[in-house]
Amino acid sequence: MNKLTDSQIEDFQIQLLNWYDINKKPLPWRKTKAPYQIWISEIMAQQTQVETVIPYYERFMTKYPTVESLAQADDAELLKMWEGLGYYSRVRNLKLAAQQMIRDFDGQFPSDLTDILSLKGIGPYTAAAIASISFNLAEPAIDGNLMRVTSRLFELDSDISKSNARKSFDEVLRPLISSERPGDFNQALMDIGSQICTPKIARCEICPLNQYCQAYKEGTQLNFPVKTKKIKQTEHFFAAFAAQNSLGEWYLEKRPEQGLLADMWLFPMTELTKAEFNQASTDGTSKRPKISESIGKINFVSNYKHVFSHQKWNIALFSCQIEEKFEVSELLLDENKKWIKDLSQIPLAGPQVKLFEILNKN
DNA sequence: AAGCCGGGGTG
DNA sequence: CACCCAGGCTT
Repeated sequence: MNKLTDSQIEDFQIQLLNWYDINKKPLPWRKTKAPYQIWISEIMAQQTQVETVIPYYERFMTKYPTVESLAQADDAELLKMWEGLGYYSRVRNLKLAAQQMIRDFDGQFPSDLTDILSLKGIGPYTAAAIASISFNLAEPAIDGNLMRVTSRLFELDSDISKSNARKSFDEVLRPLISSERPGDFNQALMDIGSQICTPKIARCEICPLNQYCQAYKEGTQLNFPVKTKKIKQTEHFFAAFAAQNSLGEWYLEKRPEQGLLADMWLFPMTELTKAEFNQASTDGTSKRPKISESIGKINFVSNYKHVFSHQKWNIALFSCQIEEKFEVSELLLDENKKWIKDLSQIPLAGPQVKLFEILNKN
């Protein structure tokens, strides 16, 4: 938490703003405080790299220099101006907000925070950014950059993937923000976040705030910000082959000694493409594990989906009752491939337990 | 609270 | 390739 004294807060602001005055990025929208310009730049910069934004901003300002011109813009021309920027609802909302200003605010950009927030496409971050830069309101503009920097400064462990995290960051930043230069304060922290305090590297030696940084002191920079939101899973497709011989033994393979489910046992599986998997689960004509090729008729049983923290396995399960005429010795056997009867003695991979349950039900 | 929306940069 | 974004709207 922020336990800085008043004089420390004052010095914090001085260090930060002095650094900004020397090192700030020379961006076209930093030559003005006009709310219309700041607004357009902030909307463009949402989820978009600044370098990408610059040429779009210049062209947009030439074509739509005022609220009126934007409010009357041709939809197709407007969308064309946004082409390649992504998140195209942003530009639709720009026009709607401009029309709101014509209708509700006498064609002017509103200066009250609540009014700014009422505009289409403007949420808490953008409202605070415009309010602080254009109207000198001491509102912390809390975006991903500020959350990263602030979480490291104070080892603030609020989970930024939760929507209520904003509140705890606001509580820390509000007493800290410069009331004289709130816009520069916000932009300075953003620049530090993009140039110094980046997601995977913290260049603390050159950071003007390092004397105030708790994570720097503790060496925990990369533990912050805390984000629990699940990483997107990668999806995999397999054909699994369940073979049981006349002795009631199952044919299992041991996984590699490193990685996922290391050293655990599983039916032989081959990885399929999504298309092959879909084929397998409709008519059973799948690529199958090598072992299955020479031992007779096999049957498609069912599909099973297993979810790991970061992988999703789609398994098409096939079964085969080994005929007695096939000698066990014909199968490829070694330390990692065995016929096994006593399943209680070997570690079974998680998906394997489920596959046995499926077989028992059928 | 979670899903959705685009594209580019980075390690 | 996986992750990271100068977020906000919809459901």
